[in-house]
Amino acid sequence: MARKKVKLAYITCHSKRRETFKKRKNGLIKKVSEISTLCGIEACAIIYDKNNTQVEVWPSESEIKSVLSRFMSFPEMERSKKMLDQEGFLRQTIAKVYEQLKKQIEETRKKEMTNLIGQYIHTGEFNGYLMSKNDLNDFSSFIDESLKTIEQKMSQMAIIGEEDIGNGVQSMNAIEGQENIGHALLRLVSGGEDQQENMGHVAQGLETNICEDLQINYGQWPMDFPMLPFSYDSVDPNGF
Amino acid sequence: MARKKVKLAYITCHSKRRETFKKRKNGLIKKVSEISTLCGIEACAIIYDKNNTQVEVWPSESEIKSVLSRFMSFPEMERSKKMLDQEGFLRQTIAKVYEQLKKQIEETRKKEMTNLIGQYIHTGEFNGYLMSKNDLNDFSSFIDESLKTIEQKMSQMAIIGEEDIGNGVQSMNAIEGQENIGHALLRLVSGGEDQQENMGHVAQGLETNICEDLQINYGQWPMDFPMLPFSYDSVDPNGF
DNA sequence: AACAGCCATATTTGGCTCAA
DNA sequence: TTGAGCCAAATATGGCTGTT
Repeated sequence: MARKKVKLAYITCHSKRRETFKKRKNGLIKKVSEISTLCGIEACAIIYDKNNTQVEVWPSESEIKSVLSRFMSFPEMERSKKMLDQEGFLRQTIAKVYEQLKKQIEETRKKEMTNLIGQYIHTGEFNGYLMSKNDLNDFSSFIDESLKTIEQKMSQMAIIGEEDIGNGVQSMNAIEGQENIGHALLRLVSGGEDQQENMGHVAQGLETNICEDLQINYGQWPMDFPMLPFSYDSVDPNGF
Repeated sequence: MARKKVKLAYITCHSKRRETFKKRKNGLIKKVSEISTLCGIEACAIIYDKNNTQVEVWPSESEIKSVLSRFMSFPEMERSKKMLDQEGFLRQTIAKVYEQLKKQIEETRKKEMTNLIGQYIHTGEFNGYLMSKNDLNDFSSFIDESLKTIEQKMSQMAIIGEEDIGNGVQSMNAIEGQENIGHALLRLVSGGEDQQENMGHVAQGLETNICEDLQINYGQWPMDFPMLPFSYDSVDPNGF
């Protein structure tokens, strides 16, 4: 994996496949020996070459046999319970991608909101009528967070003091502008204690268009893909 | 392996060992699945946890069994011939390190020779009396090579022509200086056809001090460590 | 403790070149 | 064609932090 990002698919070109195989095989064996040493565990690797005429193993054959016999002697149930089989692996992958998707959507959402603020600054128009109840709700939270950040920055600047007023004033202006807008919108959108309730009535008149792009599948798991059917001890984000 | 370079040894701290184990286990499984996909081969991984109560495998148990049975069905001889066992692994490592050592020594040697030339330029003294027959022999080859380089550069410069005589002359001087010295030494050291023979008599009077630092083990393989006892198809430098 | 995530650094490894 | 070796991009993963 260098120069070009590798596509996880069968390498068609014979020579490249060969090359990759050799490099990765060695890397793999190294990794196996490392985890074995570092963690004081038994492990083995068995790798066939393309023609299935050779097989490479690590560490020694006798070691392998020992590892294997232990594995085979596990009660069937025990084994399958702890096993990370291909199906589980696939599910993990799906879950992973789904998580990324969610994150991406969230990201898009934030950018969208920033745009809204920018538009407001420029045109004085608040396009809230494009948003649903939930959108407005999230927007409110977003602004709350922005406000916190702004306040932090302001107090920092206050600490810095009067010395570099030149620069200070300039940035302060920009930030104050945002702050004012933030407050204005905040007042428009939220303002009570019970957010759910509050949102309900504040957004009432505005809720017409639902921002479909941002709603598709957001927060939903496809029902025909049950999430992580087994209870793995070691499912983790690195798991590809 | 990040922040700190990892020492390839059993991790004492329980929690860290655990952490490392999990991360690496996942990385390992990912690698196995990748090589399997990319190269269209069968491979499996079997990893025990520290307590040896669990075992994690990839891909599925049935796949593993298939891979294993194939492995076990190989004739014993075939297997061991193709196997990269722990001992072979170790030997590889040793051979590798030894190669590096040799290279390093060669490097030192060249630097030393360059120094000799530099000394001659400054003091007019040739410290050849510090060198053994072999040293002088190598020195001769070194100078031959240097001469070739110099001649190349000179003809290049000749091609470049009269335009930038300023720079040309400057570098030419330096190089010509070296060349002259090179020739002088060359005449001193070599000069006939049969190098071995020739070396013998030319160095005769000078051979007093053997440059031990540069001779230790140079070009010798420790006899109690037979080199690569098996004929592997895939021994390669990445092999850890 | 176990675990998710981040981040900076350590390692791995495609792609290329030179040499055998 | 194979193999060694270099190099920079792609990954892997210690060590930390925050959460549950």
